[in-house]
Amino acid sequence: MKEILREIGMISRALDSISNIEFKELNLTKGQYLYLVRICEHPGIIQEKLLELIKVDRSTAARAVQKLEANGFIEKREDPQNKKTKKLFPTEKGKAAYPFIKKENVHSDRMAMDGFSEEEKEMAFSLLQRIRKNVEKDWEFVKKGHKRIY
Amino acid sequence: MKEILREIGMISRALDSISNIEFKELNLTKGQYLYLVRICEHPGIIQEKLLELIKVDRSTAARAVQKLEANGFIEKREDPQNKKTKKLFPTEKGKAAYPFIKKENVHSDRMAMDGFSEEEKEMAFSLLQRIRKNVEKDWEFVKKGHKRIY
DNA sequence: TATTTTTTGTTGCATTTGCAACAAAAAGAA
DNA sequence: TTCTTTTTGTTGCAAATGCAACAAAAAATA
Repeated sequence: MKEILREIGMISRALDSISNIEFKELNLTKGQYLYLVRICEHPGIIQEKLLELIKVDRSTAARAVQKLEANGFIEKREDPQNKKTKKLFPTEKGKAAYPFIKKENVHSDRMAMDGFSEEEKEMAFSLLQRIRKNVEKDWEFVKKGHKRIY
Repeated sequence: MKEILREIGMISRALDSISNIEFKELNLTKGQYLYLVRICEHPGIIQEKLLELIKVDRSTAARAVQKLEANGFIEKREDPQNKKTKKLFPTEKGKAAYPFIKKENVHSDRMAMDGFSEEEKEMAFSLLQRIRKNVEKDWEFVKKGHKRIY
């Protein structure tokens, strides 16, 4: 069995570590860039959907969003249709941070696939997307308190 | 540009979250399984090499190893050749935990690549290995305090 | 040899993380 | 409608995480 998990874990921790160092320049603390980009790309998204995009605990997302709001990167807007949820939008400050984050991410993607042909890049993306879809099923299952059998 | 980073981040967080929940059964707290498997597979490894395998901060590794030792999963042995480093070995308890961790990891690898042909599995592994090698260069560069240009 | 640099490891501090337990609104069922 | 379940969000812990600053041994250089 090919141990792809380990490779993925290593890549993810390394990349995340790099990003966190680089985004200190924007006064974004650990992990916050993850939330901010998604809110910029999905203006009006609610917290629950956001956490599903990122794959993080509900409480973690709640606090990351709180902090992003406190620091003026995003704002929560009431939904007249729904008293429970709040829609999340980037502020001007948040929007201003977006291009830098995006540029960094694009650079990292390029660097990560350095030496890849176009076909290999396509292949990598498509395989990873399939892996992600497989994994998110189990994630939701386990997060809901169910037990995997193996 | 294909956004493989995001896919990798999602997969990694989801999988890590699943593992942390499942390994509570072994009395392993968050992240500890990462260290324990590597020590089992590389008996005598020193902390610095361990952290490079995992891609985690030096201080994080120090404390994870301390805790693993305190809980009796591993032991540190002096190296007569070297007064600075200590070699890490699994205890009987650590060795006993290994098969369960391994089994869980194999299951997750299988699940992640569900629907993949043998060729696709090989391809995924090989592409990920190449990505990991690319990424670890930048990680070491940035961790040493250098600045990436983009 | 002596001196400088690199490697390896530790701790203080501030922060993030996530499980649990809870609350309240929304959605679904009776 | 009323009752039940699901969805969404929050907070109190306890723990992990990582940067910074430090220390000491080892390795490299003069």
